[in-house]
Amino acid sequence: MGRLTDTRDQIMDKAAELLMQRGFNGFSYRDISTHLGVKNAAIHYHFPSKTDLAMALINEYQQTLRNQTSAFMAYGGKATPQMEGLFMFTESQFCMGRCICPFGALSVDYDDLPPEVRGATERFMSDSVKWLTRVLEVGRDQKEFNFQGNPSEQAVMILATLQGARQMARIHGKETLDQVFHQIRTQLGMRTH
Amino acid sequence: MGRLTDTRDQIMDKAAELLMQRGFNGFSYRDISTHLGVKNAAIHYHFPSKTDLAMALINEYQQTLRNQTSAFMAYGGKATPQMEGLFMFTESQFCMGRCICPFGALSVDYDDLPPEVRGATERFMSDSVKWLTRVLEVGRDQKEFNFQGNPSEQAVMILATLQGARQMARIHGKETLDQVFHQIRTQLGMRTH
DNA sequence: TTCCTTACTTACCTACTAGTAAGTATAACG
DNA sequence: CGTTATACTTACTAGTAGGTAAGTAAGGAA
Repeated sequence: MGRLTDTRDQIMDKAAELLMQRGFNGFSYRDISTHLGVKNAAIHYHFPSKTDLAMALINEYQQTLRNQTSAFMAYGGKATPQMEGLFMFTESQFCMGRCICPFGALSVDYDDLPPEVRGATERFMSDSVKWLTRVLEVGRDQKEFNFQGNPSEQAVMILATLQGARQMARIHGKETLDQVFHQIRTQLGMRTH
Repeated sequence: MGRLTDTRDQIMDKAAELLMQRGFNGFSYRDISTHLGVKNAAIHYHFPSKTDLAMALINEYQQTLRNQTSAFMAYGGKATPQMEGLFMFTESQFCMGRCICPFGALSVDYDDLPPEVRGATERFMSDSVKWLTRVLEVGRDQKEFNFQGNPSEQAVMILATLQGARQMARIHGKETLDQVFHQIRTQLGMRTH
């Protein structure tokens, strides 16, 4: 037998990929089980219901976000690498299987999502907005950015833009993503080299 | 018997609503038929496959877009009402059942959409970008708008932003939408009264 | 009056969905 | 050595998905 969490991790990896590629209603336990070469019930062993799977995925995203941003949130630092990191992350996710934002995918099915999943989604979004707001505030204070309006509104807008852009890029290709990055940089007064 | 297209129209209305509320994989023929009080096969009579239904919906959107924008595209005019019209349309759609952009919904399921539907989606998006690019060009020329960068990149960005914002508004409420409208107006140098 | 078209219904099909109950091989624990 | 927990498999369920074939009631045209 493999280590404690080997299969479980593989399930989550594949589920994350499928969520981003086909949406929450667009994949089934069978898609995962056939890919891993196990039976359907093996998935149910690790994640009794699809809700449990969704919760595990969202919690993992939340953890990743915290790990990636905690240093900046605690001690501050240069804002530009934070922003460029977001662009790079977005781009790499898209290039790896034309993946859209998992929360974009979840928002489509939002109305028939169980309440706990909605709550977790809401919390993730709040954290994202808080982080980006801070990045924008710090960046403006340090003269790295130069934009008009409220940092928190600007943060909401940028996150919405990236979520939409990843979806549009599926239809119109990666250029869409590059155009949007370029335009955000322009609007923030970042060097576009 | 009703008129030629009465049931057909009702099917398309309900399908459009369901597409925007639950995504393309999130509703079934049964959802439509029970709502209309007809049998499942009646839907198949009008739209043999779900692909046919999707095509009909997209073609309808395309037609509506053309009707709404043809005058401006042909003769020009004030850009501000065009922009505000887009905001109002977005808002009214959201308020009517927390509807997200149908093309956002379709983009999630894009990978298992039949080629003809993908083509139609692509064409709709292109038309939207062309229209908004023109609005931005005209608006800048007429000093209604004042923004940096390329009008077509800015158009892509605004459409991506609105698509993302409609989805985020589902999770974080209508304020998200208002914040994004306000921020777009700010960035375009529009009067925010 | 007969025939054809329109707009359905009834009855069915296969495939797939999430989910469950019971059994089994393996490894670790005491 | 026996017990217990882990990590599954086998075999199943009820419900739903999109889709089809055949029948039918009503209206219009010849």
